[in-house]
Amino acid sequence: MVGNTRKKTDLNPNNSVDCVIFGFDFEQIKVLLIDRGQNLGNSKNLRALPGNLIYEEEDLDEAAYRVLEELTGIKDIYLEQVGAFGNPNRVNKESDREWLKSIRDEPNARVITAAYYSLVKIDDFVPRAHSFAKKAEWIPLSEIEELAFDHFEILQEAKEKLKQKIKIQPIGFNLLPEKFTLSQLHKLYECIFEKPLDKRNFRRKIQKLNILTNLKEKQRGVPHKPSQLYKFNEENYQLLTQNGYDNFGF
Amino acid sequence: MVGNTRKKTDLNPNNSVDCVIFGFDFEQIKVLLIDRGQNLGNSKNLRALPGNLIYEEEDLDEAAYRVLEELTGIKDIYLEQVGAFGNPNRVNKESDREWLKSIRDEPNARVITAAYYSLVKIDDFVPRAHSFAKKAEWIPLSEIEELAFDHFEILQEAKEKLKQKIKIQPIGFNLLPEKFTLSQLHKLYECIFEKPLDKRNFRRKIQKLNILTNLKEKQRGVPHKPSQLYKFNEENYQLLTQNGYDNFGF
DNA sequence: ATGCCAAATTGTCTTTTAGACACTTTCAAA
DNA sequence: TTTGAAAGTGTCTAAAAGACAATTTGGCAT
Repeated sequence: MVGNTRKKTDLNPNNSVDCVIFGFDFEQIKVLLIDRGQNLGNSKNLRALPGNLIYEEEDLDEAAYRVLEELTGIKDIYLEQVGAFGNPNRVNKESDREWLKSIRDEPNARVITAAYYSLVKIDDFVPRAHSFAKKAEWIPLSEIEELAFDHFEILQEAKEKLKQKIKIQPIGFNLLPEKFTLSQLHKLYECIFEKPLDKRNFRRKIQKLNILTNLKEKQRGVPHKPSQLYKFNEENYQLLTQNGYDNFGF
Repeated sequence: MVGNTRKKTDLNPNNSVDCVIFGFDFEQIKVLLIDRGQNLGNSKNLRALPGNLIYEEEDLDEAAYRVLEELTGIKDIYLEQVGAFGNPNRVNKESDREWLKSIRDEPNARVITAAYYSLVKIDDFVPRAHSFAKKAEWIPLSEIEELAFDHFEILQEAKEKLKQKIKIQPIGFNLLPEKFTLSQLHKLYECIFEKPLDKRNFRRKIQKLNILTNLKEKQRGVPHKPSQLYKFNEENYQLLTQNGYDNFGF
């Protein structure tokens, strides 16, 4: 089924997907959030996770990929399910009810959502001429204190799942550009684990895994000793995991 | 809301919960499955995970606890979400369609299910006078090759989640009786990880965690050297996890 | 009573990994 | 040429993982 043959009436009014989109700007982890642009006198203008109802004939993963592509224009994105969230009271804020009235045919339907998180290279995101995307913004994880619906709870779960997952698979590379430095990788792990990691010990361990290829190329234009550039070595990673290796933790 | 005030029309026809109920008989891991008792000429009588539609006003976890209690009579069961499963083609077997026709008001509705796994002490399960429970059976994990709907896929995911979880939390105790031996615990870990673990190394590591209390009591009536009995020490476990300990893996 | 079987219990040595820790190098910009 | 800023690098110690085998203790059969 192709997107543009679908009608709004093919939407399943009771089930949605919501996506926590993580990005990394070499300083901190950020999340792509939707500014609903509400101007309600009494309540805050809370941001929301991008998400949407799913189509009747659509698989959950498919729906998540669709939402992500509609928003970011990126295909082949790293995606992982967080879980199902279906508290009947997940819509309990006035601003959420208002928002649903403006976008949904059945704003009062109980919605159960399948939450996903995805990892994107922050530079790949170019806002598209899509009604949502224009209002999408990267917000530092550390600054997010409240979100629409139960999205804050979903975000917490997504963070936890990411932490766990990166201990058994080096998925962090999805957050970095093709070429990156060890310091950038180091900083990324510190951000994900939310704790400092010893520089030398980190480098020793990550190098030992043999999943990095030194590109014999240096960073340029930095006002200090330039760093070596590396890329992720997919083949060695496959070899490593075939033997059931599962300790990428730090 | 109390169960018996609910009407069948309060059910959400599009969303269900399904539960992978794990048990351990000191020999192997078993799963509690429903025998749908179908007598179809051409297709196999596939077993299914216990599950049901959820009520409109019911939280997902609540629904899972309800299904578990209806089936096993056990409250306070260990429960963990596996995820949402919603492939539109998850009902693609003739036997599944027949079964739905016999139990559902809207047998053709697309259903998205929230899957859970739970860990129970196998002796706590006493089949109840419930339409489902009479046909519930413990089936060894190793013998399960095919299930109704997408339940086999759910089972695989549940196994994986269990393996991961037990590496960071000693949830295995939920599968053992109050009093157990180190050999039983050892066997349990071997069954979950599906690989042999060195006896001496296992005992050394688990003892070092300090979450076992030696009951100074011996196994009786066994035709060999009787084993010491232990119980899980909840307080020490709390102390341990407060410091962010997360390596119960083997 | 004796011997046998079956599983429980126990310790050491080696290798690997984790963790702590500080100085030198290299480039750009002033 | 000096300075600032981050890159890069090695060793020692402690802890954990992994391999490995003999002894103990009860029930049961003879």
